[in-house]
Parts: sequence; structure tokens; C-alpha cells
Amino acid sequence: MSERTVTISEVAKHAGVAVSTVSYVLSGKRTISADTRRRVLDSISALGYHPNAGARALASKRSNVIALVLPLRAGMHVPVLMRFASAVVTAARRFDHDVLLLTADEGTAGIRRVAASALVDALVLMDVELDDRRVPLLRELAEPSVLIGFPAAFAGLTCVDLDFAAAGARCVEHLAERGHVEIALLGAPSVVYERGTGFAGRTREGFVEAVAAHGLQGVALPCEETFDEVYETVRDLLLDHPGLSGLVVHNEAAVGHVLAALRQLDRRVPHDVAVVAICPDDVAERASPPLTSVLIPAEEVGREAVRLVMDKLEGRPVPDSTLLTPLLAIRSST
Amino acid sequence: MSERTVTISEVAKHAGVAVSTVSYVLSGKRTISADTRRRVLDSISALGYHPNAGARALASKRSNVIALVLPLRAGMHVPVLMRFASAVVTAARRFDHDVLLLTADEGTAGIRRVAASALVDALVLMDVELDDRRVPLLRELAEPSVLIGFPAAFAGLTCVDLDFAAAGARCVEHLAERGHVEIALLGAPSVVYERGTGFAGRTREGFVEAVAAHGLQGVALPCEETFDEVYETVRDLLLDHPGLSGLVVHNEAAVGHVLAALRQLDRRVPHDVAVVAICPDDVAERASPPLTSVLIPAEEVGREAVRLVMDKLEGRPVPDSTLLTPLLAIRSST
DNA sequence: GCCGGTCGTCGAAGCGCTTCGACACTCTCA
DNA sequence: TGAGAGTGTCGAAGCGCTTCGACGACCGGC
Repeated sequence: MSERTVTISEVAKHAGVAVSTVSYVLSGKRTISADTRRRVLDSISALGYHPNAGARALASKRSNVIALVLPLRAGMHVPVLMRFASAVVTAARRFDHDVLLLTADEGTAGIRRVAASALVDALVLMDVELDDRRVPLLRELAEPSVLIGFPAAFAGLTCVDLDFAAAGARCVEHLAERGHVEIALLGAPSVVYERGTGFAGRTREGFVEAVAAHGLQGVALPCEETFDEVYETVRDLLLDHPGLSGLVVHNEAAVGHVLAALRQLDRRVPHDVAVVAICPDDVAERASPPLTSVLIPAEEVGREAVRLVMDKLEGRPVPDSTLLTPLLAIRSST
Repeated sequence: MSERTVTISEVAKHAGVAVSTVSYVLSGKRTISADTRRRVLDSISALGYHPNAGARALASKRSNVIALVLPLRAGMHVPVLMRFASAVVTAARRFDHDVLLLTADEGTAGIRRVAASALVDALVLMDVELDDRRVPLLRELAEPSVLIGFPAAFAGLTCVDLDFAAAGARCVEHLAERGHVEIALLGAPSVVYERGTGFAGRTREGFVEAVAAHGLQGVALPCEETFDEVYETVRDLLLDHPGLSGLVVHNEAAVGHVLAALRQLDRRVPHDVAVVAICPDDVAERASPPLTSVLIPAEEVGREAVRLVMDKLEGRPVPDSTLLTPLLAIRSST
């Protein structure tokens, strides 16, 4: 085990070339003859050479690492976060970068630290809130950054997210096509609206506007996440709106409870009430019945965020705002 | 913005000392007079100095970064993973280390790469399986590593996990105390047992042994994760065992479905059937009724894993196996 | 047959830090 | 009063890499 670590100069000696030549073979920044390149590459694999990350970062002023900053509040839609994280890592690897994970309990100090110490070249922030205290810091940092989610004032930043307004509208449209005229949106817990997490409000706006545009009747309610609360909400909703036949649920944790509540209230899905969810695909598929849903494209968002941050690193111009088009997957619940 | 990056020699000049003195102030590896130390620290904060991570890693052969390797299979108990990740990051920061996130889609190559390039000093692997193909690699690596979960042969490795056998036993014991004599375990989906994820099997063993020890009657069944499948499982279980009055559920995704199924089958919890879950606390609290549960102590496991890996980095001896004692939280379901 | 222009390669100068040995002091205790 | 043992500080030698300028060798064009 632990074969002593191989350096570039050993590779150079083994291949009979200069150290700089090996470096140029690896970076491709100067032309190298096919013959020399082959010899160098052979030596590299013969010796099992891996460039030392620290030395490389020191000399090139690039660490090839990007920071992924977890949201300020844990607890909410956690599985989706994991998907983002995983997608970001995978995408970063495509650009030959690694990902450093940062939590919020260090506050903004952690962001400042990794940026100032040149540990990372760039940052991706997850789950940005409307009034996010990390945002001012980003503006003064030299390192490029990309936000997943939108703060209130995002001019001059680079933000990417699912187009939740369009997602809300898409659900309404689908229910309208199916002939429903009285529908409701069950959203996030009220605390989420209050603290101004952007996506919850934007879905609701999209819903409300589309309801008006299609001449439907619709209500939008927050929705807590324990079964009992969900049950009451659904029961009251059905009592208050006897003609209601379509439901949009944008709350991953509550969606199972909603279905259980409907079951208990003897409403059949989709016969009595049609249900469209905005949630990750696997949640929709695992439900009973499988739910027609607008999926939350975590992989795509993560990939896009990394693409944008790489563009910025290369000095290419990027848009302030990137909204991903929602996609509706039709299953048995509508 | 982007105040030009400050180096140690500028700090030295500003404080009127040698570069090495600044370094020793920072590392504490040599004694420094209180006076000099103060002057240096003042200069550091006056100039806003942050040591360059790459240079430091190059000179000291320590990157102060540990790798956190995500499990091979995504999809299962994802929220718990996020907790682990978050706990690992927080714990690592206490030791002045950062965390690099690695996914499995690079396979073992990613592990080899970050280790060989000295990007990380040590590794923590999450959600290790009984026959984990990453394990042989770890054995030949010079860098220390800690596993969360147990592979089949763990001698010579360092593993940490909740003591799932004790957790299963603890649930049985609790039901026995409450006077139940005929009980069942609903576990992970059968595919999880088949691929040999350690914790599922260990819970079952603990359950089975404790059932025997207490002279109870018990069955252990796998449990799928869609409502319909859960419903059938529960219904058949109650049909086959009319005297059954206690249920242990070790399946985070199914626990809500189990409760919904019992509701639909007109069994009241805890009156007709008592339910104990092995799951994260928030899932247990959010259920209706709130579940008596053995919590999965993600924070503690993460913290312990980091502590162990730091011990190994410092050359201190560590045990092969660290099992955390399960804790039962009694709520309204038993 | 000579000139300018690639092409391919080399050597050396750092990048910013840690660490080692050296050295000038100041104490202590014979 | 001087040898020995600490203290506190300095200078310099790297750590392993990238990158810049230099320089032969070789090309086609006149």
C-alpha cells in the first residue's frame, strides 16, 4: 500500500523530457508532438502519477473546486436538496472540478473564508430566500457565484430555478383541459410564505393568474405537514367548496397526507377529485394512485447552475435569470 | 470589492517580524512572546489576511479537507443522509477542516483521485453496504478513513453506526413491557435485504432475538414503500395474526402508509395496535399520532465519524467498531 | 541558400506557505 | 561566574506545480 507519491519531475525523468513538457501535455496549453505526448502519457500511467492539487492551485491560482452552500434552514424538502447536491457534484466533475460542502451554521464567515483562502474558485448557493443575508456578501466577492432560487433583488446576480409560476399555471391549465372549474392550491406551510421563500409565492401567483385567465374559480391555501392538520384543511376545503373537483398540491411532505385524507373522506382520486402535484418524480410515482405531477428537475437545475458558474469562471457572459420550463407528467390522479 | 489578496509576507512586513514568525503565531508550533503575538494578530486583522489554502497544503502536506463519500445507491432514506452530511460538515469545522463531497458515479476512481492528489487528508464513507466495493480500495490507501455502516468484514477498518440490533431489541422490549405478546416487524423493502445492507438485517436479528428472549410471538416481514403494497402487507398481517397488537416499523418511507392503512382498516393506534418506529425524530413527530420511536441519531453518528477520523489523522488508536446506543422516545403510539 | 515564421522543447522563476537549523538572549544552578 | 538549558526570533530551503521567455530545428518562399 501507499506507494510513495509520484511527482511531475519523476514523470519527466521517466519520459526523458522537461518538467514543463509534462505540464503542457497535461494542460494542452502548448502544442506537443504526438510522439512526446505518448511517451509522457505512458510514463504517467506507468508511475501512477496524480498531480498534487495544492501545488497546482498555488501555481495556477485555480483550485478546481467549487463551494456548494447548503440552505440556511434545514428541514424543508430535504430529499430535493440531496438531489441538487448530487447533481451539482456530478456536473462539476464534468468540468473537472470538485465540490466543497458548506453549511450555514458558520454563517457568512464560511463563505468568506473559503473564498479568501482560495480554497474554491466559485460558489453555488442552494435554496436562496427572498431576503437572503448571504447575498450582499456575494456581491462583494471576487469569486463568481450562482444562486439556486431567487432573492428579491437579483439584478447583477446569476440565479437559476424551476419556473414555479409557470408550474402553477401549468397545473391549472391541465385541470382546465380536463373540465374542472372549481379548484384549489394546497401550498407550503404558512411559515414558509411568511419568511418569503420565493418559490412558494411564485407558484401561488402562477396559480392565481392562470385561474383568472381560464375563468375558473380557485382558492390558494397554505398547508401544514402533519396528517391531522392536512386532514382538517382538506375536510374544510371540501365543505366550503362543495363543487371543488381539482386539487394542486405543492408540498412534498403533505402530499401523502392529502391522499390519505381524501381516502378517509370517501373522495376517490381522480373520480371525485383530481390531484396534480408539484414534487419530485419518485414521490409522485410512489403515491397511490400515482400522481400527475410537475416534477422538480433537481438534476437539471444542478447541471444548469454548474454550467453557469463555469461560464462565469471563463469570463463568458451569463443571464441574470435562468428559468427552467416545467414539465407535466400525466399519471392516474387526473 | 476584491481587495487584492494579502499574503503572509505582507503581514510580516506590517507587523515588523519575519514570515516564519507569523506562521508560528498561526500554528502555535513554537512559543511566541505575548507582545509579538499581539502585533501579528493585529496586523492580520488590519489587513484582512487569510492563509492561502493551496500554499499551506503544499508546504504542510495537509489539506485540512476530508472527503465525504455519498452512498452508491441514492434514493433510500435520503433525508437522513442529508443530516449525516450536515453533521459531518459541522463536526469537521470544529477541527478546522472542510468537507469535499464525492458521489459514487465516479466509482472508486473518485476516491483514488482525491486521495492521490492530496486534495483530502482523510475520508468518511456514508451508508456502507455489507459487500461494498469501495472497501478494498480503502484498505490500500494511505489516507485514514471511517465508514458509517458496517461491511461484512470490517476488521482493520473503522466503522461507526447506530446499534441497530439493540434498536430492534429495544422496540421489542418496550412492547413487551406494555404487555403485548404477539408483534411484528415491518422492515425495509425486500430488495434492501437482498443486496445486504447491513442495518436492515441487524435490526431484524435484534428483533428476532429479543422476541425469543421475552417469550413473545413475532414475525418479521419486509415492507415495500407504495401505499397499496403497504396496505396489503398490513391487511394480510392482521388477517394471519388476529392476536397481533404491536408493530415495529423500520422503514421511513412506509411509516406514513402503515398508519394510513391501519386507519383504513379501522384499527386505532395505540388502542388496537401499538406502533414503534425506527426513524428520524421529525418523521415520528409529524405522524399521526406522533410515534414512539427509536431515533436515528444522524448528528451523533456524523460527529463520531469525524472524531474518529481526526484521531486517526493524529495517529491515535481507534476501535474497529463503534456502536451508538439507541434511545427510545415515548410518544402517543404505544 | 537565406530569411522569417511556426513548432516543440527546455530551464528557471516564482506561487505562498511551513519547517528546520541557527543564533542571540535570558535564566538557573553549580 | 560560567556552563547549560530554555526562549523567542530569523533566514532560507524547499513543497510540486505552472508559465514565461528563450532557443534550436524545420518549413516554405523568394
